Amino acid sequence: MLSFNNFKIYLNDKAGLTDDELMQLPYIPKSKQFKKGESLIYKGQVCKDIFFVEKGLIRQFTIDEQGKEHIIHFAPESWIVSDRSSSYFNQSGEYFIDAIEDSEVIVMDEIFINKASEISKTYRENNHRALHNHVRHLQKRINLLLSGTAETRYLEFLKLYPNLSLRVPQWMIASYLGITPESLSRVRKELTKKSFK
Amino acid sequence: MLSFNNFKIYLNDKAGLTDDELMQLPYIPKSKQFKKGESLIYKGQVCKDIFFVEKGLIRQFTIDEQGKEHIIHFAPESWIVSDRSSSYFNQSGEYFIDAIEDSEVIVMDEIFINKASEISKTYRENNHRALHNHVRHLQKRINLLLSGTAETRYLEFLKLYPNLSLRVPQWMIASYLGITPESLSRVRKELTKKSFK
DNA sequence: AGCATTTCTTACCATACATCAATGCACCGG
DNA sequence: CCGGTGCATTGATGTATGGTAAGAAATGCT
Repeated sequence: MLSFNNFKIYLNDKAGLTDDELMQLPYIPKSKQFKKGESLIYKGQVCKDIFFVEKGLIRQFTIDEQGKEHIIHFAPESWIVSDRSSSYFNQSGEYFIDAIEDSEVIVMDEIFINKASEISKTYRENNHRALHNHVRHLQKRINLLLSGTAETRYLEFLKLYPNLSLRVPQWMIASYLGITPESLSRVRKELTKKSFK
Repeated sequence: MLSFNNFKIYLNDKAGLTDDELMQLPYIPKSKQFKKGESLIYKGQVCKDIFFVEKGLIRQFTIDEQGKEHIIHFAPESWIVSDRSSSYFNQSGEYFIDAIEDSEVIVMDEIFINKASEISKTYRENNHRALHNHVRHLQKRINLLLSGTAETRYLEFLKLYPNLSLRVPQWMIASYLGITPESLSRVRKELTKKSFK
C-alpha cells in the first residue's frame, strides 16, 4: 500500500480495518489528482464512487436557476465526499463537486465498500457511527441557518472550521453561509471594529 | 405482537425483519401515549431510545437564546425520531421533542436496535440506507435554506409534506421554514392572489 | 353555549441583507 | 515591468423579511 498516509490512518483508526482484513479485499486504492478548480463530478452524473480526500480541499455545491453557487460542505484532508443520491439510490447526482486547492483524492468504489462491510463488523459499526455524526452535523447547520444572523453564522463557521478560514476564498465562505460576499466583508469589518473595544 | 399496524409494516417492509427473526429478539414493543403538547424528551436529557411514530405527529426542535423555537423536522406516522447526540454519542441531547397531536409512539431501545442489527443483514442494510436517505434529505433542506426565498421554501414544504400543511399550525410551519408567522401569512396571501390570475 | 386563549391576518415601520457599481489590491503570465 | 483577471472592500440604494400592535377568527375549556 503506497504512501497514502491519511487514508491509511483512516482505514486503521476510523474505519477499523485490520491489515489482515485489508489483504482480503480485492482492492488497490486508486488515487486521482485534481488541480484547483477541476471537477470531480457534475450534477446529473451517476457516480457510485466515494472519495476520500488525502490532500487538498474539496467542495460540494449546487447552482441555482440564477446561476448562484451554494456550498453544501467543505471536505479538507481525511474527509469523505460523495453524492448519496447517486451512490446509494442509483439516481443521477444532485451536486457538483470540485477542488478548491490542488488535491489528491482516493477512490473507494462500491465493491470496496460492500466487501469491507461484509467482512468487518468494526468497519460497519464505525461507518454507521460516522453517518450518524454526519446527520448530527447537518442538523446543527440547519439549526444555525434557521436561527442565526449573518454574524452568528460566520462566527460558528470559524469555530467549526478554524483552519479553513484562511484556505477558502471569502466568497466561498459567503456562499456556505448563505450570504453575499459583500455582506460577509461588512460582517468582518464589524467584527474587527468590535474586537478593538 | 399487539396491533401496532404501522410499526408492523415498518418491521416487515422497511426494516426487513422476518417474523422468525422477530421471535428471536428479546423484545416486547412498549408503546407510549403522548397528549398534544406533551414532551418526549428535553434538551439536556440523555435518552438512548429511538421512537417510532405509530400514530400522531411529533416534532424535533431547538429553542434559541431569545426563546424562539426552530423546528428541525416533523415526524408523522411511520417516521422515526431520536436525538442522535444522545443515542449514539452518549452525550446529553441537543433537542426538544414533543407531540403536535395526540400521539402513540413505540420505543425501540438500544438493545433492540443492536440485536436486530446483529441477527439480520437486511435490517442492517435497510437501516443504513434509511440513514443515507436522511442525509440526502437534510442536504436538500440546507440547499433550500441557502438558496430559496420564503415563498420558494414554503412551496417546497408543501410538496414535501403535502398532508402535513393542514395538520401543523402555521406558526410551526413558519418556524420550520425559518421565517416569522407574519411573513408566512403574507406569503400565503400573495400565493392566493397569484393563483386567481 | 359562552368566555378565554391561541392562532391568524393586516397594517405600518424598522432593519438586515441584497444588489449594483466603483475602486483598490494581489497575483500571474508574458 | 506591465496589463489582465479575480477577489475584497466600500458606498449608495433597493427589497424581503422582521418587529410591533391591533383586530378577526378559530379553538379550547368549564
